[in-house]
Amino acid sequence: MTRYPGQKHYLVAVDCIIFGFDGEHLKLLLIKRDFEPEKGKWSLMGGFVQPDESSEEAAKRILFQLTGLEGVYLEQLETFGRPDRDPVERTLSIAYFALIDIHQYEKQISGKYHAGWYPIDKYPKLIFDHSAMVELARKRLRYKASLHPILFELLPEKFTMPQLLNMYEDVYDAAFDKRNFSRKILSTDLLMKQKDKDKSASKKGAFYYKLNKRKYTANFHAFLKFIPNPDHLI
Amino acid sequence: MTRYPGQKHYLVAVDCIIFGFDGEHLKLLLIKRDFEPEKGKWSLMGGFVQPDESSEEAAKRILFQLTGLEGVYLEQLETFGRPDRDPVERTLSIAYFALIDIHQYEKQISGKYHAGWYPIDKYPKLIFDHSAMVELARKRLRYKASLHPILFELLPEKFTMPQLLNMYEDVYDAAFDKRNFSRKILSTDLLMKQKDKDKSASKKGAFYYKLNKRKYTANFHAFLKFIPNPDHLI
DNA sequence: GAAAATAATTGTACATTTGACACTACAAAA
DNA sequence: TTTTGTAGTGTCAAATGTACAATTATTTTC
Repeated sequence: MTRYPGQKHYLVAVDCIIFGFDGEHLKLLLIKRDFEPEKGKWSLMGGFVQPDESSEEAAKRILFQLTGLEGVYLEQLETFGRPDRDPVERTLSIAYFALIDIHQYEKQISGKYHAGWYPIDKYPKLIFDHSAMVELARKRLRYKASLHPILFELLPEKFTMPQLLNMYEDVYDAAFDKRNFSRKILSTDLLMKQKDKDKSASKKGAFYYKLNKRKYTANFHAFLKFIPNPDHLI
Repeated sequence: MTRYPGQKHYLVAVDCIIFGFDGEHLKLLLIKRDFEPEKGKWSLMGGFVQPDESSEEAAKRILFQLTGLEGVYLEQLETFGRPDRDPVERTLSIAYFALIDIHQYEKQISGKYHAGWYPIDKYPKLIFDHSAMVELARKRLRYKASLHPILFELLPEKFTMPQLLNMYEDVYDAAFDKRNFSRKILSTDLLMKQKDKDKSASKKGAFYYKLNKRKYTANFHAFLKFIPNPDHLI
């Protein structure tokens, strides 16, 4: 039988950067690590890749463990492989980032991990190189979202134009002209205007929109040049 | 001492998708695998991550082994982690792609690996999931190159406008209007016109250009919206 | 020195996209 | 019915992108 003699074996983990949007701010889902080392410290949700699963399956499993959600937007970010990143023994971590509808998450019960949502620009110190993962994920989110309509993944099924604007403004930490913004958004033809309104935020109420899933899938790659000043991408 | 009990360990490899441009076509550097399994079959250049090195260092080492080149453009592509991707035992592979000046490579001697350059759309069957890696790298290259001036990494220090046009046309498998092309390229202010000409391709000769490295570094992220019709990115 | 071949420049008309900007519409509450 | 707070539009000028052609420049070769 063939072998690869003399090669070292390592642990391989998956860590998930989970983004949510609460209507005000872009947030990050963190947990309190429940094993040593660094037990009790804030951390990304992660776990080891099991023998029978791919790394993507591992990420989905871990995401489901924490949030109870399936079928969410998930993308491989990058593999972190510095030899000393885990003090216990060499562990490479494949980082994934996920975009979830925070309100769906809230329906789930998961006290087990003592999870908490933190604003993306004000989260606690994290273990190991998890902060580097978060910062990279944040850049990638901006990059990707300036080219593709992925931010819709953060919203509930029905959302309003002001909510959408808020979200983009928070993600890019910039102000957009609401007239130009809505013109651009609507020109993509990705949204379907609903008959009912959200009146929780104003007297007049704002019309709900739904995403046209078919067109979303079909035009995912044709959303380019969406954000006015793409210096955010750096 | 803290441990992670009961977790499986795996081999971790690095595979390099090495792109070159010979003045005519975008090419891929492949080797003949010199160990079992699949010995003698075509493969990407790869190797196992050693205990003292990060995955990026491993990729650089492997690149150097094959090409003798250092300081080349190198970017992590994605980690391939299907449980059965290597028939011998579970091995995760972190794929990197590199852009090199093919002429610099040719100066190196490296008969050891029986390496060969193949056109990107006509390369032999590769072992394992290496073909999937190549196809992903190709997509990524187009994507990235439509937003950032990375294709200059494929050219020698001095190059001409027709060469540049050739390269873009081959990478995107599309024809570009040379007038609009050169206008756009020059408007980026990334090129420095030289006094001498390349007369190998025509009687009149074409002026050489050099990349302004300072501006290249400074404006790397501001090259956006370069390619006319970004449907190639899919 | 004329012909041939390609490089390089300049132009231009048109459609499209962008960005700056200010007012009206609506519905509830007072 | 007036007030209040937010939602929702319209216009214009400038910049950009694109599809075209014609001309000039340079050098080798015939």
